[in-house]
Amino acid sequence: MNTPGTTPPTPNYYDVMHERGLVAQCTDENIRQRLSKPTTLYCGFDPTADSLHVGSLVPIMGLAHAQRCGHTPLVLVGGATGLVGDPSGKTESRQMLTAEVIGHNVACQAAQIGRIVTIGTNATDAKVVNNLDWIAPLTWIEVLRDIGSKMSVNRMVSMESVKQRMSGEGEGISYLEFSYMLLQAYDFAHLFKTQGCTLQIGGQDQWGNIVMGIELGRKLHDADLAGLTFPLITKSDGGKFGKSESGAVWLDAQRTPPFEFFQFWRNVPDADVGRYLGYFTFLPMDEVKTLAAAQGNAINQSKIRLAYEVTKLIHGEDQASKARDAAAGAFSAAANVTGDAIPHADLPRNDLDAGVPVLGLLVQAGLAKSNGEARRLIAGGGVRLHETKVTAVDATAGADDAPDGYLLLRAGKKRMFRFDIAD
RNA sequence: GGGCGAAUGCCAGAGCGGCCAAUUGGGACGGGCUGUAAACCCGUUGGCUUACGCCUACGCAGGUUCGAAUCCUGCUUCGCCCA
Repeated sequence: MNTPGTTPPTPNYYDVMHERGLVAQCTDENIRQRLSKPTTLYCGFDPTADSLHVGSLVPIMGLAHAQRCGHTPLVLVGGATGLVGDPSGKTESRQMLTAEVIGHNVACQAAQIGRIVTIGTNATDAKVVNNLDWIAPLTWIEVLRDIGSKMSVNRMVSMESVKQRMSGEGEGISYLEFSYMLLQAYDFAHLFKTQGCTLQIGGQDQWGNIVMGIELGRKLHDADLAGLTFPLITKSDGGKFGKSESGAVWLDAQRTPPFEFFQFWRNVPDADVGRYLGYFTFLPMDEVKTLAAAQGNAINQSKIRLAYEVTKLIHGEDQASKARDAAAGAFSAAANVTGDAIPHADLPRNDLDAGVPVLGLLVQAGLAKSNGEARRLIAGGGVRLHETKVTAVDATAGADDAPDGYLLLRAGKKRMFRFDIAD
């Protein structure tokens, strides 16, 4: 409740992040004080694909919260670093991409981030910067003299990400990858000089790189820089966060349709609902706590809320509602699976009248990758036509199976595909 | 530049002339139990085929052999050690 005529005090960015469990580590003990005045901060994104996935949602939320607290976010797309590859936390080097592909990816990612973070020209609007712009023009000599002379190899070699690659029977590390942290450190120093940026946020795996940047900034520009990292997002069952039945969960509707996106969140383990609500939604924390406290069956309502909120954030309210309604219909006793959000395609009536092998339909629907896999699915009792289990591997679907003008094919409990009968 | 070693299915990692589409573990998928959870139990895990079977696969290219993932030669890539 705000008193009329007064603006509510803007919360401290650090408090917001901390409250939501989004802080893993911070380089500055007095971070709250530092954040008491408008600050320019940045976070880097790897342009390795033309879409971000749910894992990138954490840094995006990190920027969004900053913006809401009156700070100015910079979205750094790694046009240059993407050409190199990050050794951090990986046991082998990443595939190198061409400059054209990266340019395309950068544009796509910026658009996705723009849905959550306001990008523009006002004071707290985010700006997109591409490190290719300042790294590409550098000459070899400049790099060695201005940056190389300030970096200690001993220090670099002692970093955990590098140590891993240099010891044992591992993959080894190429000089190219080794140089990655140099480029990244330079980004921070450069953004300080050109944009007055004094804070870098990033995943926990970027801690070392961030610290490097802070040090380089001090040596190069006598800058007082700081870093803040997010925790690694985990799943309570030990699985990898961000995977669904059909692979990575992307923010792009082409790669991961809103319905599937919604289902991903709908299906998180009970134990993770509270954390995820804090991480991935803007719901006030007292509401998050209430939702997270639900016990037993009631927790499902919280999951639906989580799924709805995140889907709304990424795909908009309209899509979120559709996905929610479709899911409710598809999994309730009075099944209603006619919505657009349910994956579907047309099936010619003539084909159906002639009898269509279920095997082929499974493959066509993408529920199985090959006839063999489809066959195994049926043999394992995992396939249903509407609610009827398909028992024979060579079963066919006929007109009788589509009394209401559509054929619903289910694989397992959660995957389904609807064939609309077309004349 | 020299010496040594390694390359196997989604990953890790066995196999070292026929019994290998390839042990095992993880992951993934499916079933059961449930709440569209977790934990647990069970099953499946190269493609085509109703099936006999056929095809493709153990870094790449050749060779030896009745027969090779397994032996030989060259190539490529990577690792370790020495300079």
